[in-house]
Amino acid sequence: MAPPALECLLRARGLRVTEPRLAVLAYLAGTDRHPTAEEVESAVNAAGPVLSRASVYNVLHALVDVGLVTGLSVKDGPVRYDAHLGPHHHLVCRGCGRVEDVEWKDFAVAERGVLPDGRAVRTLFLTLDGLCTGCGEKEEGRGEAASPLPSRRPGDAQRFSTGT
Amino acid sequence: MAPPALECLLRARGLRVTEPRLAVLAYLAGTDRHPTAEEVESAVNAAGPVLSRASVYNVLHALVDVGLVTGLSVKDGPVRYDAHLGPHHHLVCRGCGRVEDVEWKDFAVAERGVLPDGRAVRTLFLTLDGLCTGCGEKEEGRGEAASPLPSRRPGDAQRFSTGT
DNA sequence: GCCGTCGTTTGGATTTATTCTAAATAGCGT
DNA sequence: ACGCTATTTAGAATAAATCCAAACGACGGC
Repeated sequence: MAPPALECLLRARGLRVTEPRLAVLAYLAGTDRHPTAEEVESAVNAAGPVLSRASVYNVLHALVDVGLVTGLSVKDGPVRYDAHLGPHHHLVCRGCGRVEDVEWKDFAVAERGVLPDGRAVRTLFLTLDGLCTGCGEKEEGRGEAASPLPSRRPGDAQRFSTGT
Repeated sequence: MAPPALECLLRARGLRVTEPRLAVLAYLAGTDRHPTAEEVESAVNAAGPVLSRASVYNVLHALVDVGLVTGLSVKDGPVRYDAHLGPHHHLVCRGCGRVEDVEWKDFAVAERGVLPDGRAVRTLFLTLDGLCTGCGEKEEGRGEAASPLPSRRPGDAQRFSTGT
């Protein structure tokens, strides 16, 4: 009975392994739909242990805190969650609102406004997670600086990606 | 009595000129603080005609619809508004939550993770506003396609920038 | 300059998303 | 197995934004 990979993931991040966490993580890992908290709740409850709403949020926050999941706030709707690891970005459909993953390399779209497959991009939004001029000075000279791009570390206070 | 520029802006976009709109637009144009709807409300009401909450939202929505203002949903907080025209992006301070404008050219940060002034960027989020694979097919061949980058046209349903 | 139309504003109630709280429960190291 | 502590739970509470129907006011026409 090999310990399912998800258990290891949780343990490796210092989280206790619990039913709710496994259920939520399994659901998120198995979809590319960028579900909202509500969708996570009903999906998980439909085929499982029945979690309270608060638990869904607790679990999602915990997972985001340790970097197993990212939260993205899209348009005017509720926050959506994404268990995809690795660098990628998002295309929000102007038509149906669906969120599509965009591979990192497609970043070059910035200079052209057209996706590799020819689809047009009307606008793009870039948001950086860093320190503003004021706060930057305070932290000056610490070991923290200049870690490269997409990564997240346990203990970060920031739970959600920032949006444009 | 030259008609203040803001009036013209509104008229040019097909909006009636009203007190509330002038007040909100004036406030937004005069700050780089990316205020929330609530901040707009109190700021405008402090020195002016006293708008109802609903009006603040109405006005903000109207302005966003015609492209005079953009809304950005940041982290887990409420939506913030920005009357800056022209292409730029945002840096959300991990320390104080302040939102700083980042010039378009600094986009090159993507490849390096460091701002021109040396500050590190921990993570960056890119969100595209376009059509997903499904919806893209439906609109195939229309005149709509491939308009270049940052622009917004009246009548767009999308009011808010999308967030990562 | 006055009028009518239709877009806009208003206050208050309402919905939606998320957080809080305190008590019950369950991991997991020993 | 035991105990310490993290986690879950239900429901109430808060925050943000929207909805509604009535009153108002901008502005084009006369």
